[in-house]
Amino acid sequence: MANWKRTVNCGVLTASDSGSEVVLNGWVHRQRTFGDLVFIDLRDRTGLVQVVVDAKEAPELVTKANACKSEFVLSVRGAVRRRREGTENAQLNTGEIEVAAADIEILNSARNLPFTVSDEENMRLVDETLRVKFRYLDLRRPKMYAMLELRHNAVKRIRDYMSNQGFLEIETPIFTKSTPEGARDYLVPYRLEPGLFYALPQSPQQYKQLLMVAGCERYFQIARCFRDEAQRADRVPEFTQLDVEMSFVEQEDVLQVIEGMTIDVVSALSPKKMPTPFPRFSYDESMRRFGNDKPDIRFALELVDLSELASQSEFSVFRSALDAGGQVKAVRYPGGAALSRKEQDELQNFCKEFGAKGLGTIIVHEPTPTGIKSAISKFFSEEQLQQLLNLCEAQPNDLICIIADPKPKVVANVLSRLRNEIGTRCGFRDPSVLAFCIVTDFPLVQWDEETQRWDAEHHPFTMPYEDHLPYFDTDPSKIRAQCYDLVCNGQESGSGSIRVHRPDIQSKVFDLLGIDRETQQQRFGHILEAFSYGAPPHGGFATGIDRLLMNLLDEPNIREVIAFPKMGLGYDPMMDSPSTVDDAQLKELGLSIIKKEKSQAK
RNA sequence: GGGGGUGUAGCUCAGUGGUCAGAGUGCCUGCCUGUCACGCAGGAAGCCGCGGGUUCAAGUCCCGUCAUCCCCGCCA
Repeated sequence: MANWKRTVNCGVLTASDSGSEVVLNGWVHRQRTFGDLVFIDLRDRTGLVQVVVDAKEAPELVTKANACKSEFVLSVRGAVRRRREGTENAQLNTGEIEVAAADIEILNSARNLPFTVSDEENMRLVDETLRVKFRYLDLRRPKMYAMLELRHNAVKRIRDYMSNQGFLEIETPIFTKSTPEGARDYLVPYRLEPGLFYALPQSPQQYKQLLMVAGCERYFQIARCFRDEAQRADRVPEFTQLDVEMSFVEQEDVLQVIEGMTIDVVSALSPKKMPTPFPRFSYDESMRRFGNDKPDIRFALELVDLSELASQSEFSVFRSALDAGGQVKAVRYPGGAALSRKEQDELQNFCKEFGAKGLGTIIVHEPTPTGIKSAISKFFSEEQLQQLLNLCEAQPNDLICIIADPKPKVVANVLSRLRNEIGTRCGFRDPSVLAFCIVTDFPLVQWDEETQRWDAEHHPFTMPYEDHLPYFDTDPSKIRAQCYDLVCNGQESGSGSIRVHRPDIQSKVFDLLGIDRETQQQRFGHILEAFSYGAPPHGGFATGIDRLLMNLLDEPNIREVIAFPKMGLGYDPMMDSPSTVDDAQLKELGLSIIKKEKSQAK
């Protein structure tokens, strides 16, 4: 074939192309042969088109067409024509037409693949490690092309939006300095001075603040971040975020950018419903109403505080929890009255998994003291029971789930998990809705029981509210920070803060965190010095691109939205990394390997 | 670090301690001119994850181990 280069893509041909001569390049998606009549579904990134070889039209091509097996790479020259009446395929974009081959060149053959790319139903079940090992084949699936395209469009839309808002995209280093706070660092040994290490950035946090000192005023970056922590379905060690920082702004200015960008990108790329403006909750309000700082607000079922009522009851479990400074709170489970004894036990175990000592339940047939069934009702007067049912807004067939614990944190954690579980079971977590909200006013610090010290809730450069400065000396747990999260459907999707730019406040924060002068200099000397040369008031945020894509695609597994993901434990079965290196390389780096005891035993 | 699930043909999965090495699909061969999950016929294909143990007998039961997924912890 003289000229095999494509003139047009497979997936874009329509009836209006009928009569035109085309050259197509692509892969054999499927072949159907009748011996003297061969159909080849030719696939490229844009889609499929049916190629026909008919012995009555092109007898010289029949043998070659029959030899074109799955995933062979072809160039096909031919004429676009309408399909015969009655043979159109409405399920195919190109189903009205076909390409009558005039010439076929097999550009490359292909061995049998480890899985069948063209069988989408089966591909959904194929072992994920195998798919990732052969990711370059997995990515041939139309579903994966669609993911890559959406991801491209999302990132492009973000870049355009940020650029239009006057932000500059600026790259920051991948080799940076280890900071012991936060997640575990990935380390890179420094060849010229054994013992020294770079770290891969957990985020470009310090660089973007330095860019503010530099006067860049509005920075953004589609930034790769690295955290050496255990994986989850929505967490990988290497991920991408939109990183943003702005000067001469207050919290509200940053939130406007977050919300504006999110609305712009999501509404352009997704048909999902997205209530706007995004509701706002303070951290305290979110904890009180939903039990966590990332509420799924697609459904109500808010937590009900029964502490006061419970304090008047005779139930010792409730009383002792309250006497120890705890809480008694409840959540409704619509339809939960129908649960079997076994299912109730399972619900109880669900709660215990998150630290609850037990689960109190009230089966509501009718929301009256006589219309309920519960092991704890005997500890309450009729009046109190009615009051409880009223507080919970109990409906017939509800199961009222009550958690009591000396630690309000446990009550909140268990009930928020339970609330989400109930939302799932009741079908309240509508996948066609993206319910964003913004949570503000986080605590500046949290008491760490293990280390017996105050830990930064966000990071050490987070600006407390100025009128909370007195709490530094009285009750640091009361200090609220100018710190905010973007939440979507019950999942954290981004966070940020206004930063400290005043040395006096920065010192107070460091003192509170127990970071002494020497440590300050050692870890943060460079940024503190920078701040001394005229740092503007500034703040910013970062949002996860991968999680945004998960939400747009209804994909619970983060690896599905990443071209080349790593499996659990950071293993990449495709490249077979991490891997050993030559002794010479180790020697050059001044490293020697201490084998784990496990492998020594072998 | 802890808990749970899974591991049998290339892929997806069945499989009561005893004709048990199975199905669908893919692959190979042959036939087939309007298919599009084409059809029909035939065929090849397995360390039943790995190592121990119990038993007359183990894919099946027990112990260990490895891999993988999900969850708890962890992730400023």
